[in-house]
Amino acid sequence: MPETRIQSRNRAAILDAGLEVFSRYGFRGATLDQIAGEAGLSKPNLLYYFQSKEAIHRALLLQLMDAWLEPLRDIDPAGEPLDEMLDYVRRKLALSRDYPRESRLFANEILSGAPHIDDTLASTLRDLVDGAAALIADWVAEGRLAQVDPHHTIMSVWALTQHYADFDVQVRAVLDTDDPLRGAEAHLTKLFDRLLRPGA
Amino acid sequence: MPETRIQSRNRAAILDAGLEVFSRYGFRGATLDQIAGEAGLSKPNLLYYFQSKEAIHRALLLQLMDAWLEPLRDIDPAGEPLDEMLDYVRRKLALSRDYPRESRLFANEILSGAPHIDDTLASTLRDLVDGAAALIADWVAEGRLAQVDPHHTIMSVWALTQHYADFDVQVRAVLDTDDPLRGAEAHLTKLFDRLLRPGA
DNA sequence: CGTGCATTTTACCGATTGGTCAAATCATTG
DNA sequence: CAATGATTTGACCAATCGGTAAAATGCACG
Repeated sequence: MPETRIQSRNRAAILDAGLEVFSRYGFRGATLDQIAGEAGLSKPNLLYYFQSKEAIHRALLLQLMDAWLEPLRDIDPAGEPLDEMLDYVRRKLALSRDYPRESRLFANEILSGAPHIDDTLASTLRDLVDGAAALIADWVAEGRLAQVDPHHTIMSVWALTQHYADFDVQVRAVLDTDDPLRGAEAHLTKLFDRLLRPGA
Repeated sequence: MPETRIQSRNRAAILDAGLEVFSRYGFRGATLDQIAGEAGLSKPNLLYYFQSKEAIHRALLLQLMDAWLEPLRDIDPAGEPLDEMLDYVRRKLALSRDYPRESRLFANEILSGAPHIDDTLASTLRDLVDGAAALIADWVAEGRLAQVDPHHTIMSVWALTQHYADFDVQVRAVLDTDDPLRGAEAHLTKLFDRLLRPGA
């Protein structure tokens, strides 16, 4: 039995509402009533589509992790190292701009100790990062990137790009512009260019 | 009436327990029972020392903001620009190392939209940042620092240093070392040196 | 139109939430 | 030791939590 139009519409509404609420208050701080209200459904109706509060949260985390790691996968080993790295930074920043709620959802999960994605974190993510780190290490060894610690460099990209989504309130309070992400791209490009550009 | 020994001991225990719980689950996700249990007190006894859940949270945020902005205040306008900036980075990183719970508490507050510190964020913090940014702008104009956006540079320091505290779980999952902060200091020093060191 | 299934609602459950109150206990000082 | 104020406890409250059951409603299709 395929999914009916009404099913897919309501499921989507619930996931969107869940994303809104979970990303602001974390798993424990979010309530089903809040999510139901946001989705325009009654609470029992929510639970007709998802078995539990955790099921909604799990579905959100699952669809998140994939999209979140994609920019890392898209680094081309055959490309020009510096360009590849700067493109990676820009792709990651674009994610923060276009999916700030997903970014906050992830941040909340990590802040609370990542109780729902421990295994994924230790396996999938770890493998992907190690792969990218090895690639960077090669580029460094070949003198096509400046000397850096690959793992810390990758984490710097995450930290800097996610910051603009997760700390949006603070960023706006400090920056006094309605589009903080514009200046961010120029700044981060410059930062990573100077960090990674191989010496003459 | 001065504070008795038993009062200061219990208040301290409550604040410590509150810090532990609030920093993990945010304001809404934390419960008084959890905090009471962590503090080794009964819930009514908690409320004998603090009027409400919010009062505990407010006390924590208050004592946090001051310590948190101190490194920024300690930048010496008369010092050598690059050294001052790198020292600032190291001081901020030290805060993340020594007070990870405070860092997470702050992160949780910002993630949920900073409902409890909006005014402070818009005034105190803003003024301090603007002051430091002006100083950096001067140094850049004098050619004693490389060309950077001062505001974004300050936020980069925050993003990178806080990341090691707030995303500790992820950092450890990716790095596979029991002391991630050691490598972090070397990496961040290098990163900001290359970003800020004035060209020849 | 009516039958059968998908959907939604109403009413409710026990557990937990933040918080109160009065009684009991403790500690200090005269 | 007595007494007085500081501290702690147990019993309790209304509201809200995640979740359930069953009845009511909507909808598609013969």
